[in-house]
Amino acid sequence: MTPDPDRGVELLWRQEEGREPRPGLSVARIVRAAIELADAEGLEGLSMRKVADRLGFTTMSLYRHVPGRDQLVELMRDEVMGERPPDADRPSGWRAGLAAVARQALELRMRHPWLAEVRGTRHIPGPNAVAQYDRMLATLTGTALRPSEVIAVVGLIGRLVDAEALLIVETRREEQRSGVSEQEWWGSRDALYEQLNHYPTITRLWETGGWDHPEDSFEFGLRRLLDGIEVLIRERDENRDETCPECGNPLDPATSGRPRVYCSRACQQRAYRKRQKS
Amino acid sequence: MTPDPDRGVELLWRQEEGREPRPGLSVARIVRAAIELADAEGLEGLSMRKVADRLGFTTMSLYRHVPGRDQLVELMRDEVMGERPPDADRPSGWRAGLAAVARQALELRMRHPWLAEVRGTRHIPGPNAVAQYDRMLATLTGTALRPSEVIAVVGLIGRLVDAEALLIVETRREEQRSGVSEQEWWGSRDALYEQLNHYPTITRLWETGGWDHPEDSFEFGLRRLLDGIEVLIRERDENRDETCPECGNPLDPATSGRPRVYCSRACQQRAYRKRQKS
DNA sequence: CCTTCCTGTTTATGCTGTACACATAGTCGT
DNA sequence: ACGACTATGTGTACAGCATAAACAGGAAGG
Repeated sequence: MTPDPDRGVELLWRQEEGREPRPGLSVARIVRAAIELADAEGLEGLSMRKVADRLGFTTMSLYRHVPGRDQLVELMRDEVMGERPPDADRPSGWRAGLAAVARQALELRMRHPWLAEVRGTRHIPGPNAVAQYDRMLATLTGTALRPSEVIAVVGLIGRLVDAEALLIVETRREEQRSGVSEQEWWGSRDALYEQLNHYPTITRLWETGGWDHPEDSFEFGLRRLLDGIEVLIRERDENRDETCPECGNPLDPATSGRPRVYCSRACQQRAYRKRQKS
Repeated sequence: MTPDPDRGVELLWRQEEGREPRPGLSVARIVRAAIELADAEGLEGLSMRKVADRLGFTTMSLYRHVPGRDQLVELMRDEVMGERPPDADRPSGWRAGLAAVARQALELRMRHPWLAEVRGTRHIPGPNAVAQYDRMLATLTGTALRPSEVIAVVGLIGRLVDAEALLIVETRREEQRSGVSEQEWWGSRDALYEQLNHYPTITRLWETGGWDHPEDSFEFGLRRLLDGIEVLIRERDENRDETCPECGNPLDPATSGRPRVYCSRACQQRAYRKRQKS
């Protein structure tokens, strides 16, 4: 029933070992075909049957290489995360850096719309996902944020990107599926607008043109979020002295008055060992 | 193929007309049974068969009252949005107000986990959804935000709530489905951690205890977002004079120097009419 | 009384993921 | 060289899903 997670780790972190590709099926070939299919038809349109057909094999043959559909999606996920951007532009400063990785992540989801649709918890990260995660976390080193806050910020940005990407992707697909633009569609809902008239705030915002030139949802959200993060970073910067210089955790205020330098004996020892080395 | 949207409007905004409930099926009964089912088994576990079984009718009987599964979900959505909180606590100030509605929305998604899982675009809002939306928008009246910004902020908060709720809900369900807690599960991924050692930032954050006491994801995100919104509101407050007093849109800077009061003739007339009335 | 509509049923179609038994070919140990 | 074992692909089968289409009975209205 529940698939073996360790099998997942094995598959995701498998070494290709550069052996010449043998004929027949292989994990890599299956994943590639599945990505093509999902790019074209969305995650919902991805079925084991269609993948197999595309490769010229029977459905069940796939199960010799991949445990099941869910695991296949995990493999696809990590595969596309390996598509690196030119990498030339590594902006300096946490804010520019974070904004850059967020925009890159959004672009990736525009190239592979199904990526935003993947759901579920306990995703085992593959090498490419981890590298990406490490890069995101690295944008915040040098700030006075505590470790747990760095992690929370990166998670938050990730969730924003996913939410906005999903919005865009679903709208886009629905538009091309039905042939009706979003504007046209909502514009035809006369029966609905008749009801909306009775709601004061909506009516006022409507009359003052709030829906005439909407904000760019992603850029607006990103800016607000970065502003909010900046507030926290500034706050931490001001009391930088009150955090442990080794690990960034806050110092216990109970020790104030005494010469307090590190948050714990472990950190003190770590710092001592570092000093020894250099 | 594409369901008629106007039929959706009709269903969502139907008047019950207080007639005594006749025996047999009805939209309300179907929706109630479906909500119970989805509360217990999640959105994926919601099927027309199971709903019909629960009511003691055949599967196809449902289609006499509800166009299809998707529309049923829309009806369920609006139904639960009508569950109003005690309503006693209407905090003053945009920040407390926005935080309150965000937390209420999260709580609703804790009561009805499937609500966070609903996907898709072009959701026709029913009366309860619209009332909720109007309430959210209203928390920001009085600020100097432009109309389009008010809408963007409310959308952003909504997306944050959905993302965080989905995170919680999926984790919770997976934990009770598998009987393994999140901590236990990740703790057993030794094969994975061996790989993670090679990534510098992850390793450093790990060693400094970043994952030992994680932040509360929702509260952390909400605070950052509200801080970011506050930055924008302050900015708009400072140049309040440069926006149209009637609709809040920015004034055309080309008209500066001349006596510029409103952004357009329409707004000027609107304000004039208002002065006449009072 | 006959017709028409409303409501629920029956039957059937075409998808989906995947469990299981089988076939064939290649490899390894003796 | 030969039997056993393993890797790989196939065929069949099942349970579940949404829903289309034809049909049946009863209630209501002309």
